[in-house]
Amino acid sequence: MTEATTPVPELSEQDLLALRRAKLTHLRSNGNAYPNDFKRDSLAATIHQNYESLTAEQLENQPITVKIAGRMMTRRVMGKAAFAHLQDMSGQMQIYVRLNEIGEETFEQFKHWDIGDILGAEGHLFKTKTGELSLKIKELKILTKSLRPLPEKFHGLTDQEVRYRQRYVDLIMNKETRETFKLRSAVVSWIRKFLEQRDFLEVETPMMQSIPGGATARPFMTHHNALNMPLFLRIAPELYLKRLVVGGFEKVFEINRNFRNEGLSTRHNPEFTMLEFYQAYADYRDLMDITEAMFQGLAKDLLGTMQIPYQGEIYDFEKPFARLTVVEAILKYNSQYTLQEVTNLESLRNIAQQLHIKTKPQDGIGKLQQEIFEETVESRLKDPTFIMAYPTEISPLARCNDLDPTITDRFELFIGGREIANGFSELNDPEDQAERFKKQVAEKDAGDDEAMHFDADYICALEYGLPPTAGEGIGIDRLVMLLADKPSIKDVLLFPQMRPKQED
RNA sequence: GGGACGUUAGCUCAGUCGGUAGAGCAAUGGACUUUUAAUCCACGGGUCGCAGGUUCGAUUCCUGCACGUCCCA
Repeated sequence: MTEATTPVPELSEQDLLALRRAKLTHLRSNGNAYPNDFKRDSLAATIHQNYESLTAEQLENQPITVKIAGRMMTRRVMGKAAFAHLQDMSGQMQIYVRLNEIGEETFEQFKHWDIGDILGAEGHLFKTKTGELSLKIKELKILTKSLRPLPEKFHGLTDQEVRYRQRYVDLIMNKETRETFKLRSAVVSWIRKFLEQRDFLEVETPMMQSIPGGATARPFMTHHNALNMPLFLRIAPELYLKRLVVGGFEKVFEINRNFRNEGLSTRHNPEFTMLEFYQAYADYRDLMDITEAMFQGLAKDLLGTMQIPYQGEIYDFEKPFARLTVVEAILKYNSQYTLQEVTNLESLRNIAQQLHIKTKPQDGIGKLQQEIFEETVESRLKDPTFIMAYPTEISPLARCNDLDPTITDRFELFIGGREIANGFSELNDPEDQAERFKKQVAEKDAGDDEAMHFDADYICALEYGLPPTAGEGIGIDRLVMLLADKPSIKDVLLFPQMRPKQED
């Protein structure tokens, strides 16, 4: 792009932006306005770590020279000297700029640089009279001109919508946002190590699937041109991961995105990150043990406490996680019901009616228990609690309980009233699985567009033999919400899905 | 999908019982060589979310729409 083709600033940009463009034009006229030849040798946080303890005298007697770079966040000019803070990926460093150190010309330029500009700075460390470790500047240059003004320094950026839509500004302005996403990264990294230490193999399975499976949800549809076929963005990796267990990868996991075509809420984003892991020769009880160890380890190593604060409450990760069946949980939180009442179809229907739960005539005991559980128990499960024994009719991929085929060897983990993990002993009987797929297809034909497809290749894989296996999914976003004490899933997604702003 | 609330300067917010709006910060000019929400002086900046309606006149009242936040399904 040459000067001649550079569009003239529009009238609407006449004030702040235009002024800064003029400054940029001035920089261009003095050489390369976007130099990339400045090499820093230190980060702000490292400098603080290494030299914070030195006294003013020590720093004066044995000068330490460093080169840093970062975005100018504040500036205080006092005639012929100035202080400013530069922010890099590690933190902030105060610089002290004196006219007689850097010369009149550079000092004059510096005064016209803006908050938000990215600077390279070299000098030696000293302590101000208030004791702040700072950098007395010998060399100072602008590396990148910022054309847009940053939000105000004191209140920062608080508008939630702008924080989500322009996450880069949020990240510049809000340390808490940076900390949240560093924590998210640490959580994923920690889980990866946790599983690798237990001999799990990380794999990547298709995000684009011709038959979306592994969950009951509406998929996104797309189209492959060369193959001229429809493809679905995956709603879960489950069926592919179990194919890998058939193939002999007996412990596998995947941390990746799932896509579900549903509404947005504080707990739902159309794409979200899921951990799924599968272990052969294990059952759902083994998974609960692993899950408990994982969550306790995360709390201890990343937060340094087993008492997890969340939105004003405290959840206790220290004591062994409670384990209750759906029926036990209903009875525990509803002392007015008896075991007979919650295991009898007629009385379950009455209870559901009292609770104003919408039921269908074909709903069985398990389904009704599930509804009553969700209505009366779920939101009250604050400390980590495993709920076991889910009805077979809502668990089409889980293994039936040996003693009671109406329930499955499945659990969900609830923390703070929310489901955060779901695991079960896998159904590895290909004939049973084929029957359950058929039931799902019938429900799909009856109008349930979340019901599953019949996946013939998956049945074929099971026919080769899936060893007895247990598998689990953990929603990473919801886990990070919990650990980072964030009320909305948007707070833990760098770029949450937003409705486009109307163009007029 | 339903309800409540919000949308005013680049940012954070006041305000107008209907007469086209203010502050702080940021910016601009000046003073100031250890400040840190620096201080002091001067000064510019707005289709008050969008579109209709009522009115002599709407940023304000009414209706619809858009986007967002929260709650409910």
